[in-house]
Amino acid sequence: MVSEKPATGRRKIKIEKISKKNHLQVTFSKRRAGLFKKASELSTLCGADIAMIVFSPAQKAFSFGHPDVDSITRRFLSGSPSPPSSGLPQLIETRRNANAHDQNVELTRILDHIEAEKKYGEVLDRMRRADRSRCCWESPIEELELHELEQLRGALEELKKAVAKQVNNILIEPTSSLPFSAVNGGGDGGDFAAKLEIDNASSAALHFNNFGYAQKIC
Amino acid sequence: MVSEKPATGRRKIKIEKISKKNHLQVTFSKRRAGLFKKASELSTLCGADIAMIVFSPAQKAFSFGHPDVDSITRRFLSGSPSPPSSGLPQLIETRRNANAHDQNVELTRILDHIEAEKKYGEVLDRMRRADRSRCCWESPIEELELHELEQLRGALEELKKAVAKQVNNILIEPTSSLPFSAVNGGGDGGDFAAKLEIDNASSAALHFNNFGYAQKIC
DNA sequence: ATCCCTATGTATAAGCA
DNA sequence: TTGCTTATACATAGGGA
Repeated sequence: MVSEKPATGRRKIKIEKISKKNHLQVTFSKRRAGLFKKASELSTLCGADIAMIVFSPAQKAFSFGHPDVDSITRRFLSGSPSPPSSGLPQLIETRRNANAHDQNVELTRILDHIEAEKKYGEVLDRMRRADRSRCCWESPIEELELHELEQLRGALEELKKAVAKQVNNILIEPTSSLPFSAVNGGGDGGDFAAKLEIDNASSAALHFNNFGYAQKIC
Repeated sequence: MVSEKPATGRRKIKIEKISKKNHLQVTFSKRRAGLFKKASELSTLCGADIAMIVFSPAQKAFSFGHPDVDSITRRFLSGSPSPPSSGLPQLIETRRNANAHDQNVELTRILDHIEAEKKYGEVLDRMRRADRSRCCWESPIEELELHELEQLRGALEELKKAVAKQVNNILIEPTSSLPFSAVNGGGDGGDFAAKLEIDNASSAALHFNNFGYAQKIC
């Protein structure tokens, strides 16, 4: 028997150009993400600096750099002789996080966040509609129309999911008692990640608009 | 008994700088190899061009390019004028290919993340549209410290729950009241709110929509 | 393009050679 | 540093929404 594949799971593929354009794009996206993640992990784990430039099949360029492409490139250049274009504008400054470790952590977070960003774009869009004129969520919820509330809820769902994902990646480790603790405030992060279900409307006090910190930002 | 570990076999590790130098070195080697492999697969599968430069913790340089680092970097450079490298490591996306050959070849060229600009433009565009109204979520999540993230997560959790609940309430009671104003009086909420004060460093509002280049939009 | 899900294919953390 | 082995943690191909 040829034994059909009832499996919906992963299947082995041959490493050769994917013919189905459709498929190819999906694969590109997924793998690109995975690759990116791995790169950031490598830099975090080993403290290695990495610069990467990728051109998608559609010639769209993507780049990644830790700490940034420029510095890596420069260093690379200074190590070898033959810089035809050695004078690049470089406006890289030390970011607020002078701490390398923090940067690494941040990097990872950002990595995972890239997807969230997109999602967020949609969210923002929706939010704006439901928001009308006030700044953020300042306006009392009472003033929102029902459908607006629904949208808001949807937006929050997305938002939360996104954040959860990120946070989850950063502080999931239980018993965090490592050198990392310097930054990590505690270990309840993992717990949280698992419980990010929205429906648990228990007592949640919510005061969203005035978390106290939001206002000044506006 | 402390339930001994079946020991042999992969163990989960935390993504943070490896302390044991020994370990770090091994890990670096292995992961680097894996990274290149995946890169090559990606390039083969999707026909993408990739350039990559990696500095080992010992500052040893490794590079990989498909078809070669030079051409990629050049293309990258000519593609954009000046990088918006603000303070974040611009990790747009990454992908690595190796498929071919040189991996440990020291090359000379400038890698510029100008491409980030494109992405940046996109982001800006999107943000611009969704911006205007909501600004409190402005601070890039990338800038949040871990503990801030925890708070953020808490805030979101509450927020979401609250909204969900609210919507629920309204659905049941057409009489829109202002439950929220009072709800937040709870100890939980209060406490939470109080803790939400974040350092200026990262105006803790949540919001992640920019890869890091968007902070000044608001 | 992104999310979810499932069943696998793979990459790999430790150890030891 | 590179290989081999084991047992596992992760990544991801397909397919659907």
